[in-house]
Amino acid sequence: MNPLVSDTQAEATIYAPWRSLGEKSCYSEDSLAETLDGGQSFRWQITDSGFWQGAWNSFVIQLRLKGDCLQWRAPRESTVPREEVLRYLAIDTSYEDMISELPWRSDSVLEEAIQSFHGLRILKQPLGETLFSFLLSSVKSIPQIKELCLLAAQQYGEEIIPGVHALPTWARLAEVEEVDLRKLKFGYRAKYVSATANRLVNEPEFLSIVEAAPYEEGRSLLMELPGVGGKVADCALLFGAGKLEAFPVDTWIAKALSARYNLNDWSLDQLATFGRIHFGRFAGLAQQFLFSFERKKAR
DNA sequence: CCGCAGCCTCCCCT
DNA sequence: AAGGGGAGGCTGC
Repeated sequence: MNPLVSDTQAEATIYAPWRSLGEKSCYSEDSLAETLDGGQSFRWQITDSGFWQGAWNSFVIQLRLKGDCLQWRAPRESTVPREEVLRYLAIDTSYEDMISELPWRSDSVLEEAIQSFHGLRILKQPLGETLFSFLLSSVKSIPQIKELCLLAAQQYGEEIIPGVHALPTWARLAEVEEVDLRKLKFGYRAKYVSATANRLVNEPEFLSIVEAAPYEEGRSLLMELPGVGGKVADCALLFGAGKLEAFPVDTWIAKALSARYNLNDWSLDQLATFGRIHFGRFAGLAQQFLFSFERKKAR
């Protein structure tokens, strides 16, 4: 039924044995789920056997939590370097040091959010893929964005292993007519994707320039792209370029800041600036805690 | 500089 | 049962 999910028997033969990614991942089932499937990435889901399965670039892996130990495995036929996995999951960075630098000691709202999602991390996804998925995100819920990504992958993405497709490259997307993207339920976002694809193909260095640039400069560059405003740019920079100071302000964060920090009638831009100043160098991580916490309370 | 409707489509609500 | 309102925004007026 679901193309990303294989049955239990097939899994055993297709996949290499489980390997550890480290005893001290700090993850709980909750914070792992929130990291993989809480709005940073739209490419993870639970298999029949209860593992997480996800894909980026041409990599497919599965993850599971065995006690405190995060484990991973990849299809036998594919080559997935361990370093790639560590980098994507941001396990190589000093997590506790970042937490320590957040102002939770003087901010009880943040403190409570961190406690309830300890282990939550910011992923380091490929920038191009991150930009693509957030171009589709406007006025869409997470399940809807996941479906759009899946449709695009199945239609225009390379098949990595049987049944699992990579997201389409920007080069491929540039070849696709806007009307065909609309057929994939993209709606008015089809125009953004087509126009952005054309620009990126004409300027092949664009995304690597963005990634190498300081935060503010990268943000301005991304916002030159059609369909990319402040929020989408910040999401791409935070989840796809390792710019941890980016502070995306969506409706959830706006609601949280307004209610909990008493910032009524502030514009989205003002809230983003407040977030970067108040939460500091790792504002984006604080944002993710607040975002997850706010959504949890709504459930 | 600010505020606002319109944009595709799906889903939930009455 | 048909129709309105809103959903992790951006653009142009």
